[in-house]
Amino acid sequence: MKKKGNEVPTCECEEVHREAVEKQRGAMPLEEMLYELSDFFKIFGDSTRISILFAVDGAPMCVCDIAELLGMTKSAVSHQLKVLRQAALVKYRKVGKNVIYSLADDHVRDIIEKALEHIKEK
Amino acid sequence: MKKKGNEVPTCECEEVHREAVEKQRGAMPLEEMLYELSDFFKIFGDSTRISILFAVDGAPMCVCDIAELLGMTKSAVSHQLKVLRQAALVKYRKVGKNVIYSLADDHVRDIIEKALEHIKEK
DNA sequence: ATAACAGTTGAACAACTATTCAACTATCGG
DNA sequence: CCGATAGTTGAATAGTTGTTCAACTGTTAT
Repeated sequence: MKKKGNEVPTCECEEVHREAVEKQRGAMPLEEMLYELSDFFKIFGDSTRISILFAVDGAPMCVCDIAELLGMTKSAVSHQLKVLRQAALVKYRKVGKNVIYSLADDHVRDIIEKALEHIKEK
Repeated sequence: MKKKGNEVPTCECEEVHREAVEKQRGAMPLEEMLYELSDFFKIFGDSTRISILFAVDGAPMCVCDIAELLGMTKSAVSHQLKVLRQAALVKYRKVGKNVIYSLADDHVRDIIEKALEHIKEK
């Protein structure tokens, strides 16, 4: 979905199942929650960020280590770590000049696990 | 990640924790799988597609119904249904002129459930 | 056969996003 | 204080993606 303040184009078709549609309309989650959900998943939708999550899950690491491990610049890694921080998927602590990142909680592992199940079954 | 055939920029920093990095390098998933995972999550990373998943989870629906329910054009819905089909997240059957879409399996529900848990805890 | 409707599709456009580059802050060692 | 290193940040750029539009296929009913 592009914009949040879209005008609503109405479907010109004969509503084939009006009852079912109206019933389901009442059962739909709030728009707000749909955006939160998709924003959350968007974060996993990038292989760099997924890689970082696997990396810091294996062992807490500083930015430099992650960059070395993934073969990326510190800058690129730092930009993505910011996204992961803002989504509360990683946490960090400062140790001297280093910033050590680690996985924030176990939901992350669970979610990736489920996704792998789906992929394997295809 | 932008391109798949990236040249690998080397991190110029002193590897602060070389041992840990090398150990973790062996534990990292194949690059192929990282792409599959992120491609999979990319699909959930759009509020239109999440909406469609909720819609057809509530009740199997034709394209026209979904379009009406979400206030979108049939074309836009159809484009996104194609993405969901290709990811095996929805299945469909033809009934006369209509194409009835429904949820493909329960992983979808599980994954969204986990995501909601994470969101609520923030 | 033909009109009408359901759905799909490809091209084009606009909005978005990941990486790069350069400049910056902060910390450590001398 | 000064140089070197770790990390962050903003702007620019190149690539990606969602919606629109118009044209198309396929099915139903007259």
